[in-house]
Amino acid sequence: MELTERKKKVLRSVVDLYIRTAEPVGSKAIAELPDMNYSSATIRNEMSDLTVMGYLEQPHTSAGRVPAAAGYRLYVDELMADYRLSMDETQSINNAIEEKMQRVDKMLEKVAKLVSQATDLPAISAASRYGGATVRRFELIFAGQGSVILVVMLSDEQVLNKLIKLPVQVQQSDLQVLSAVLNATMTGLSPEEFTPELLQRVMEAAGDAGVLVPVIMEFTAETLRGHGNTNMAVAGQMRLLGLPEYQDVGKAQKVMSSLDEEALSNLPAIMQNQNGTKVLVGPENVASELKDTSVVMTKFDIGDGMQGMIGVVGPTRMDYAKITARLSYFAESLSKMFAKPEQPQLPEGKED
Amino acid sequence: MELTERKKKVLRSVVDLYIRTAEPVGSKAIAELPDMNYSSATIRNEMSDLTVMGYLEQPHTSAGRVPAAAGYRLYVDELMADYRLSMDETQSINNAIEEKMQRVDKMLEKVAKLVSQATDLPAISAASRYGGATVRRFELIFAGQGSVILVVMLSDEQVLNKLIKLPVQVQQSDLQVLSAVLNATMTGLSPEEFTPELLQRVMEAAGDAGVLVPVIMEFTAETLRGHGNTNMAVAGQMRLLGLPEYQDVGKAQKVMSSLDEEALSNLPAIMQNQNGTKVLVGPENVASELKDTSVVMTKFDIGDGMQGMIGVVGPTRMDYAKITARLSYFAESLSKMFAKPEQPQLPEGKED
DNA sequence: CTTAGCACTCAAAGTTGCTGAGTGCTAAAT
DNA sequence: ATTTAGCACTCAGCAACTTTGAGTGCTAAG
Repeated sequence: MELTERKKKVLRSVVDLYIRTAEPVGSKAIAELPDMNYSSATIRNEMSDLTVMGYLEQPHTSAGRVPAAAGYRLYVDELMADYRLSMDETQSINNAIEEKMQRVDKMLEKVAKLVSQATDLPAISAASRYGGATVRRFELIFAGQGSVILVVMLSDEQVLNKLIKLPVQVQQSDLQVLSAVLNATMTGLSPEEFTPELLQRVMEAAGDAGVLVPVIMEFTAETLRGHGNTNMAVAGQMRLLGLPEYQDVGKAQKVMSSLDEEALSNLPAIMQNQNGTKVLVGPENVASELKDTSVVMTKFDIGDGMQGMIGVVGPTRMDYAKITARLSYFAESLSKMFAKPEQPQLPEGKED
Repeated sequence: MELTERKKKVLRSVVDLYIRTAEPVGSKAIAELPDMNYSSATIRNEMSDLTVMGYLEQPHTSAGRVPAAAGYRLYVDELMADYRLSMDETQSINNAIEEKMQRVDKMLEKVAKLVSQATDLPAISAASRYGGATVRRFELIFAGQGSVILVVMLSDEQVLNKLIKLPVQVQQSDLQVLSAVLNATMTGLSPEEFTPELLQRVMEAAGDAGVLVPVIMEFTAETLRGHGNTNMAVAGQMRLLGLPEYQDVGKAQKVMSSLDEEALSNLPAIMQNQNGTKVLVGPENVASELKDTSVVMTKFDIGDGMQGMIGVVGPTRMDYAKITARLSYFAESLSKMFAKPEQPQLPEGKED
């Protein structure tokens, strides 16, 4: 059977209406739409065809049609109308973003919350680093009675530190020697290169302050490894409860409990090699608990060797046009913000 | 009317049973309890009295009794039996806690999750600092092409850093002068003492590196202020959905949406001057959205000038004995863990 | 090819009556 | 003077039944 223009028009109308109402859509409702110049009987025939073709589904013998996954897919790919953000919407997104964001993890939490708020759906945000960082420079500061502060400067402009306490006294001069050795041997390495042999060599070269070496190496390796990882945040899971499809607490609970960082951790990975906005409709989702939900996600630029991603999880019936538009705008605004020269070093070495 | 021993016994039984079943409790059910040596009619009379006295409530003319807020209060204060933790329970709490906890905010998230898991209810955790920290020492590290790393060591053993980029070149020697000036004039001060006059004086004394002073001062003041604040985390809000009282999505949503950091921010404050475990029953809660829930909370010791707090939010019908026991044990174990010499510097200067 | 008309289906929303748990009161038993 | 058995009464919850109305598929006429 061929997918005529009229069939597409009917399908689009059905999806649009279903997105608005969450109720099965009947032929009469479609026939009464403003620019639908056919009678309900004709629509009925078309809907019947669309059902056979797999774009629509019938919950019961007699009670309207509902879009099937394939229907949503087609809708997202070619049928849906562009959604134009209103001034109000762009305004409120911009206002929300305009704050300073201090640390990556806090930033992600904030962004997830904002996206969730802007879409009234659960949202996730993630940041991952492409290419591992290496140490550019070590610095040791003598901090009195057996304490030493280790400062590590990474290749991506981040600075980290650690307070090390020792049972033994170390001389200021020993520290100078050690820091020279560290800078000579342990910079520019990936965490895999921190082998026991290296440890051995550095300790021998370091002399009296050698006791510090194992702690330093462990801290550094761990930090570098941590920096290769993806950081993510989820927010607004509870917004699902506002939707008619989750009035059944059992269902809501099942879906919501699978909306945590672990279950969604594959989403950022999917985005890695994608560009623009990606929509996963229902069963296209990996996790089986999410087979009745859709995900819309997009990338943004953080700079400093990091790639950001924001996404929204909602019922398959979500307003793809609107959500996609808002998400894209969000991503654009975030990229702009991070590109601003005033705060070039977002993931700055600050903490509390 | 007098609250006889028998009335107390009946009241306790009613609360116990209601906690278990979440269904209104009838006189017959009480009369059939193992060591209740009276007939249902007698119990009926007692229950009628307890209702008049405000300890019980009747949802409809004819359908069991339910504890009123005053009833829960009395139950918590004197009636409830001690709950003895099983080996399993202590074991699993200990296992959960035994990991290294790196940063305060991450630690709080983790603890909130663990408590929530251990009680199957939403949980909160918070850490606040008593007495503000001051700066013990400043250190400036030259980091090449117009970059300087500022390292600040606080009186509570924490170490923070910030990468500062400058449009102008600064000499290594200038940094030495500046750090001497900073250490001479800006240590041991509270954030309020960072006045414009001080800024003026330090900048004059600092010479060529004076351009750095405003940035340094702002960062320091902000950090110190941040350190006076309370940090908190909430987890497991969704667990409410498992409870019969929140099968109605509307209710669940209302309560859950008020379970965020903002709405609960007064709880840690309440604990400040309290000792041991504190229970807030229903209407005793401050937020009106929580008037049908109870809160159990307790303190624990973090060390390093910090006070921790964990709490659980649940229906007024929650199993106070069990929850209280688990929470106390949790707090005890956490205190012990933080007191362990192996990891004395928990909130260590590490970040990512 | 389109549409009006009609018989058919079925979920949702009443309607009714029953059941059972629970109460309060009274009068008998202890 | 308590305690308890007995009884009439109340009321939520459930199940069976009916009604309603939205929706369908098919057919025959436009």
